[in-house]
Amino acid sequence: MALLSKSCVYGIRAAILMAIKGERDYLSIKDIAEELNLSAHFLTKILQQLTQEGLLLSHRGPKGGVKFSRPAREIKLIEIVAAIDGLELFEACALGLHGCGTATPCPLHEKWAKHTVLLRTLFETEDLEKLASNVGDAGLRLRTLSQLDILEFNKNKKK
Amino acid sequence: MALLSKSCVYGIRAAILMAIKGERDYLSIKDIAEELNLSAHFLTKILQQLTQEGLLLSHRGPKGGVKFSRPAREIKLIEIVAAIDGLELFEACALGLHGCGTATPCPLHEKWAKHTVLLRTLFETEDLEKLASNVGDAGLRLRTLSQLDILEFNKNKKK
DNA sequence: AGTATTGAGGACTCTTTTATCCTAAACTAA
DNA sequence: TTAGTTTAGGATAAAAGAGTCCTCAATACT
Ligand code: SF4
Ligand code: SF4
Repeated sequence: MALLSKSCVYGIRAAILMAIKGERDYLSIKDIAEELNLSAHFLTKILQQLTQEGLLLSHRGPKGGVKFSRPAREIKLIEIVAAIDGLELFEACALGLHGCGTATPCPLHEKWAKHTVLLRTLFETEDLEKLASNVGDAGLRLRTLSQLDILEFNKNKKK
Repeated sequence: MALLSKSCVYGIRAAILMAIKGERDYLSIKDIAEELNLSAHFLTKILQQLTQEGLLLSHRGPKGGVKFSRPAREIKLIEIVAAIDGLELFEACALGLHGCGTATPCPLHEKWAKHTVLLRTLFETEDLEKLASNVGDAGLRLRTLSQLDILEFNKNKKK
């Protein structure tokens, strides 16, 4: 199982791209979707959730689009996750039992609890500006590599 | 999103219970399912996967059931996960991109990679015997608490 | 042999996630 | 005002996950 839902991953990718593109103007969702190679309709739905949570401002019509409601530096990764997938990931127990960690913790409890704290800290620490600058620095990518891209990469590797 | 699929969680719970019950005799899946409050049919399917992977031995007919093919001490949690959910969890990247960590790692790569190693180590370290003995020592539970159980617990807590 | 028990495995249903499509509403610009 | 653009949001479809049900094959016991 994936850690994050696809919606959440798409949302994060879009947010990072938005942080790269700059925070001043509204960016059209269609453009973002094209650049990320995603369905524009689907991405619209996802970003709507971020808008409803107050992370984004949206504007209709020409020159419309979405932009951050706060500086990218202040937006932590966990806020995107919380808006789309919720915080379950950081709160739920490994074995899916309820009422946990209170009276009768399960065998894994102690180690698991430490781990979720680490995970949460990771997501609470990373902000969009930092992630965006990493992408810039290292020429990193946000799009899925297509089969062709991978072939291309392997070819270059062999040289 | 949950870390592990429900099938996987059920498989782990069943495995821990089996380790508690003892490794000598075949245990009937129906009994295990009842004790864990799960659908017997569904659990049968799940344990079949463990049998096919060689983790369990199964035996049909009266006195039949399943038992570990090796001592519980030697069976690590990750083997159960690998048999049911696969190792994707420990190998996949946070942003769901393919061909990662090779030429063009994504923004999160470094921190994320460290984290998956930690997670994997946790699952590789814990064996069924240890988990089972933890349960025994502390009177822990493997069943989901029903609403009634939770009410009961809160009542006791108030006293 | 006959019968009851138990896992194997296929068919099917239900739910959630993922994705697509269409229309409405808000907006810009000419 | 009109035409075109862009988000909002509902309806629908496709795919995957979760769960149920039924039949078959293997086994033990009488
Ligand atoms: S006791 Fe801890 S590890 Fe166990 S189910 Fe509860 S929260 Fe999860
Ligand atoms: S570079 Fe690392 S974090 Fe990024 S998608 Fe690949 S494996 Fe995941």
